[in-house]
Parts: sequence; C-alpha cells; structure tokens
Amino acid sequence: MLVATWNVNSLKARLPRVEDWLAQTQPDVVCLQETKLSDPAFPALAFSALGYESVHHGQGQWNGVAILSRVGVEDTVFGFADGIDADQDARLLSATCDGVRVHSVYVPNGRAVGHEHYYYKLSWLGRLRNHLEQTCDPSDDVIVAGDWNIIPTDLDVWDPAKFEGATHVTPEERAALGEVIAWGLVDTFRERYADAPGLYSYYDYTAGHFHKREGMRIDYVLSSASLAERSRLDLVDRNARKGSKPSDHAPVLASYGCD
DNA sequence: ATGGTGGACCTTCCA
Repeated sequence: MLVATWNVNSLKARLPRVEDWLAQTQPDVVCLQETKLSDPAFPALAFSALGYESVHHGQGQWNGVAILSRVGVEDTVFGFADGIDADQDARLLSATCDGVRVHSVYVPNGRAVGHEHYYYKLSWLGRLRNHLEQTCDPSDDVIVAGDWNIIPTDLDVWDPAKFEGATHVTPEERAALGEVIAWGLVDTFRERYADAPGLYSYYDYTAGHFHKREGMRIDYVLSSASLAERSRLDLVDRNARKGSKPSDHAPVLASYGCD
C-alpha cells in the first residue's frame, strides 16, 4: 500500500497539480491538508474520475482535511471522537482504508510561543492522543499522517539557530508530539534516513528558501508497529514542490508490503 | 530597498 500526505495550500488553487500528481504517482491512499474548501465545494467528482473515493472535513476559508482512497473508505469520523472537546477548526479526519485506520491531521501552527494559538496547538495534540486511545488500538494497522507543524529534531531544519524562541521547535511542542508517538507510532522516514540532514517537506515561499534548500521536515507519515515492520519506502517528492504555482509543502510518501 | 510569496478574499489574516 502506497500512502501519501500533502498539504496542498488551497485545493481550489492546486487541483490541476493534484490531479496530474495522482495520475503520475498512483498512491493508494492520500491524506490532504489545507483544502480551504467547504464540503459542498470539495471536488469529489474529479477524484472519482481518477479512481479515488474521497471524504472531506472542511470549513471554507481555512484548514480543511481530506482522505482519498482507491482501496475503500469506511467508518469516517469527522474531527475528535465523541467525549473529547470538539475542535473549533476542521483539522482531523479518520477513516478505514483496506483495513488500515488512516488519520489525516493538520496540527495548528501555534503562531508564536505563548500565543493563545500556541496553547491551542498543545491542547490539540493532547486531544489527538485521546482520540487515538478512544478509537483504535496500537496493535492494529494505524497511520497518522499530515502537517504536524513541529520540527521533531534539529536534524529536521536547515538552521536550528534561526528558530530560537520560535514555534515548531519548543520542548513543549516536541513533548506533545512525543506523547502522540508514545501511543504506539513510528517515524519510519527518520528511521530509514537515521542521520541524513536536508530532507525537508516544507519551504517558505519567500526569499528563495526552496532554491537555497532552506526547509524543514514538518510533514510525516507515522505508522503503528505492525505497519512499520512492513515499511518498504519513505520519500519526499521534491519535484512536486517545483514549477509554477506549487504548494509550499511537498508530498511525503510511505509504502508498506503485505503481511 | 528594512521587503522579499502566495492563498484566503476587499483589507487584513494566515502560513
């Protein structure tokens, strides 16, 4: 099974690129973030024409997450499970695709350390952990993929010094991510490329960051142990960040063999 | 030059 995650930064602006990329890459399951669409505006028919069923959790102007699958979509849950404080934004979508419980996540940015949005980000990650505890089991095949808005280690950014005092690198954010991972997830990308620098999924649009390879790895596909054992490939599709009108994020791919 | 891009959309917010 080939799984991808991609923050498209407006599906309306990016649809032709996403269609071309799907046809070329042929993933089985795709988690999208930042569709910036209402549910009625979601282009399900365009994906259907390419062989993908889809589910979308949107709110319009901001946020919005989707799952595309050519191996089925069942038991969709929109946002956090019942009993968890509801999210103000559309940032989480869960569904089962060919027996794998898939989560498309768009973790809040945080904006600035100490900002109200920063505490919302930490709370959100705690609620994500609760959601996993309530809705699935780490011994099952589980994928949590998306834009995490956290640089896991200093290896995942071009210049850690530039981030002193900034969000994405604080011990609190990394600890909150750690609590999600401790539920039972593996970052197979970093295991595969244990000490390799320069592998980034996001580049700021401004100041030529992409061409200077000044990026960060904030998009990742985390998987439960049963899938991680069958991990066959992890990569960032850097080519999809090139050309005219790209997203500021590149797609991240992970594939898993059969049992 | 004290900005720099790009997407939401109408003046400013967000990343």
